[in-house]
Amino acid sequence: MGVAERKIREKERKRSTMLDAAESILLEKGLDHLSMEDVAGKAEVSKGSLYQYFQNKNDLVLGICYRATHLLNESFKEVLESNRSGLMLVRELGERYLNYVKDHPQYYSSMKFLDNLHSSGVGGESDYLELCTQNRQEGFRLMVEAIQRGIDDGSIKNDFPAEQLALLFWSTSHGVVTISYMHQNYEHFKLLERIGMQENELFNAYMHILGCGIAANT
Amino acid sequence: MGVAERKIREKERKRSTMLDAAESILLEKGLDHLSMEDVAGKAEVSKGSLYQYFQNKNDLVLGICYRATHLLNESFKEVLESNRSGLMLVRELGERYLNYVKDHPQYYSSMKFLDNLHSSGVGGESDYLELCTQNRQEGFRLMVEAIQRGIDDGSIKNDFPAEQLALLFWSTSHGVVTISYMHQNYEHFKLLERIGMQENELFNAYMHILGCGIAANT
DNA sequence: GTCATTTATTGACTCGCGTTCATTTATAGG
DNA sequence: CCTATAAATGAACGCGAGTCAATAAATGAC
Repeated sequence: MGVAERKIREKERKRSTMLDAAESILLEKGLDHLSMEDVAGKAEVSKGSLYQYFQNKNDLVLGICYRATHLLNESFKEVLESNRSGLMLVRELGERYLNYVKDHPQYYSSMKFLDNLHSSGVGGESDYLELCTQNRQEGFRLMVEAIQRGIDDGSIKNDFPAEQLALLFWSTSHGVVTISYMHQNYEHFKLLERIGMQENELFNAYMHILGCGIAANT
Repeated sequence: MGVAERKIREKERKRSTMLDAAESILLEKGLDHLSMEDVAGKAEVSKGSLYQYFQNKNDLVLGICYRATHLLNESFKEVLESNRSGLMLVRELGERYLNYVKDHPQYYSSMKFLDNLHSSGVGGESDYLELCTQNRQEGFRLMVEAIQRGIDDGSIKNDFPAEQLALLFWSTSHGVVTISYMHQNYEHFKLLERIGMQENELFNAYMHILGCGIAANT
């Protein structure tokens, strides 16, 4: 009988509705002003119902983060389907990351939330935590793969193992993307304006410098 | 009469005591578990008294952040007193930044707090906000100066204006430092271990790559 | 269709914490 | 001393996360 399965599907659908609501509030109000009551209201359920689908507020936000990391990984996978040089793939990954943050600021802030969680012992019990971490690891693996391909095809020099270069690329692009995010979403952050720099200039300069550092001399 | 001045000194001393208390709690419990009651307790005053010296919790944390940014700037200024090549100064700034985060994680988390504040409209009224922002701008200027010196003395190539390179250096080192911070302070963040990388290796690789990108060809 | 049982939903309640304020206490000047 | 001003206090408030006993809905047996 398909009753049990239908129930599971139904439950998943409701959970998804709640995540949609949470996402839209995250987008318009930001993490600080995301309240469970607002989410319940927007999802047209009671506050108590939320807690049937999510263990707590962290779990809810990590539910969004799960979507976020998954989407980013899908985008990265698309890049790796191309057969361009590894160096070009790396550049494309960076570009995707930047655009991703621009297009989905609510996803980016949920990922920041994940980063901050690892501190306070644990995230106060959330099943999504492990899933998010796995997704992040997969994202990292995709970066490693791009770089490894670059080393193999000779477009990236092999001064460092692929994993180390990937971590470096991860860290630095994280920093650049953060600045870019602040520029776009924080009213009072006008550093780029002050030095008369366009946003894509920042990215291009980053890629230029990085390129000088990792590209094989041809 | 020196009564008025003594009162001002006295007030500043108390404020400082409260900040000390807040700092130590921030260090041992982290931002999430920093409560005004705890701070009041540790500073041996009532909760209400805190609000005579700080406008609200944000203001208190930004008070710490003011110390944090000031200390970092002092460290940077020390570097600039040397007359080594600009490129070496930049490297030294990066190293200082990294060690700073290692030695004063509570300061670093207060700076993260400042970064996150700029979102929610404003930081909910805090006189320290402006001061912190000014300090950050001064820190940036110090980076610009190091790079400009490098361009002038020929150790850094002049593909980009100093401000743009500084922003790039700022962003990327921010990213690297963040990873480093997570590695040290977050129990479950074991990315470095997983790929068998030492922390100083990450920094050295960063500087190597960056060096290739910005050093003048000699 | 009816009923018993399991499952889902609800909103009033608790609780912690940031913030306020009327009251009390300390200090300064005359 | 006495009055006026400033500082300190902790009870009280509001808001939002999380809980739970009561209620409603769905399911399966007959």
